[in-house]
Amino acid sequence: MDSKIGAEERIMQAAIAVFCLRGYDGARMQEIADSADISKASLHYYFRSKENLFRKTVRELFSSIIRNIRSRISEDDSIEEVIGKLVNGYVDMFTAHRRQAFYFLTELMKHEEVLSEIMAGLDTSAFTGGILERFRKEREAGTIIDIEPVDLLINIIGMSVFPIMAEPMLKRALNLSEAEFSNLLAKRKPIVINFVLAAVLRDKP
Amino acid sequence: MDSKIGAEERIMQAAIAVFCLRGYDGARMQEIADSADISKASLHYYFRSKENLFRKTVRELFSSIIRNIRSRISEDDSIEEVIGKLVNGYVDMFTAHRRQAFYFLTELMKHEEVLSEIMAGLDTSAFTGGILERFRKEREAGTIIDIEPVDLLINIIGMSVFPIMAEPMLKRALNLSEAEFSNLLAKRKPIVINFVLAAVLRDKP
DNA sequence: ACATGGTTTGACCAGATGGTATAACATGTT
DNA sequence: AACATGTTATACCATCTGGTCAAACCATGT
Repeated sequence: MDSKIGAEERIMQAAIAVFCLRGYDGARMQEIADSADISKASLHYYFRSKENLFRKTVRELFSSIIRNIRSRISEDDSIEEVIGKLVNGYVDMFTAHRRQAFYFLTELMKHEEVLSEIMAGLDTSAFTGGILERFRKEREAGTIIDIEPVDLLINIIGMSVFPIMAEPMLKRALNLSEAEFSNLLAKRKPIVINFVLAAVLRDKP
Repeated sequence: MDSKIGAEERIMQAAIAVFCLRGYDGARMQEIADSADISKASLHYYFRSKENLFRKTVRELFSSIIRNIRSRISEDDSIEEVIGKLVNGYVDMFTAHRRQAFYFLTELMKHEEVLSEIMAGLDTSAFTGGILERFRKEREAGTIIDIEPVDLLINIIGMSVFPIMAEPMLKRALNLSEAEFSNLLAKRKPIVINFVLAAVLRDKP
């Protein structure tokens, strides 16, 4: 651990790593302390309890992911570009933060109150609202098929994210080696984009 | 717990429930014992250790899910029917076994050796092989677009399964109530089917 | 009645774990 | 120097938890 940065931040980084790796129950305060090059007592000095540290950790992780997802989609983009950027954004983000994202879906299912608490303090519409609105307009204009915006968004995210999250299962179910599977993932972006476009566009080339 | 059935089976049911609810580390042998109306000592009498019980549990759960997924798709079905049955099958299965399926994706990520061990003793091709082969044929025949069978399968599963698994996150991100969200899920089957058909079919009506 | 073998359990243990008390250490202020 | 304040670490504690043990229980056969 980089001892130049402050202890508090070092602990946060260590805690995120350990929580993501072991889960809440599996995480040991001692391991977090060691990993932050600090004594367990100091750990409790900064963050009173494990639960408190957990909440702070989750909040930090979440907002960093949200910051990341806030897509660079502009009003001027064509619908093809919008869909392309969405797929690229979700795939990149979930690839980069795989363990952390996974951690969310799992640990926060057990501690739903924590999730609620955090989501409550966030402007959720900021990161879906714009896109849903755009889909609604395209649908009204007739450039895309008659599909509920929410369903379209879920389809896109599902196809983008699912294989990344389900990797350990899929790899074995499909009998693919590590290399074969990452090759498969690497090739998927354009495939998903074309799949979506083929499904939703009214006027095909 | 039903005390008519044998202790061993009662324990298995209790263990599955508790493991799914709390995760491996969060699960307490005492809770499993209580939930099976048996003493903790008896629990250890039947299953020597927590780890052993965990492995047996996972194996049982897995094979039951596999049994469920082994689809009723026949050679005679049209490609439309095949896709329809796939979506229906996956959605139904993951809806019914939501917690358990979730448990897999999470807990088995931490204990990959257990997953490997189990998958090794299973004929995985049985539940994907037939479908992949079918997709390959349709692709060659030109009835569907030029897409890798594996990618098509992943797309279908992703769209079907993702919203069910990501419910706690999605519900809040989209600002939907419990009722609104289950309504959304209930309506998705035909939407996904039509989406896939629109994307893959060469000759559209 | 007795023996036998599987089953069940209360009591217990060793180790781990979250958390704390206490004192030492550092740094700056008066 | 003396004091105040913030930080760090050693030693410790109460509790929990997986696991064990010896004794009791129960069914069946002889």
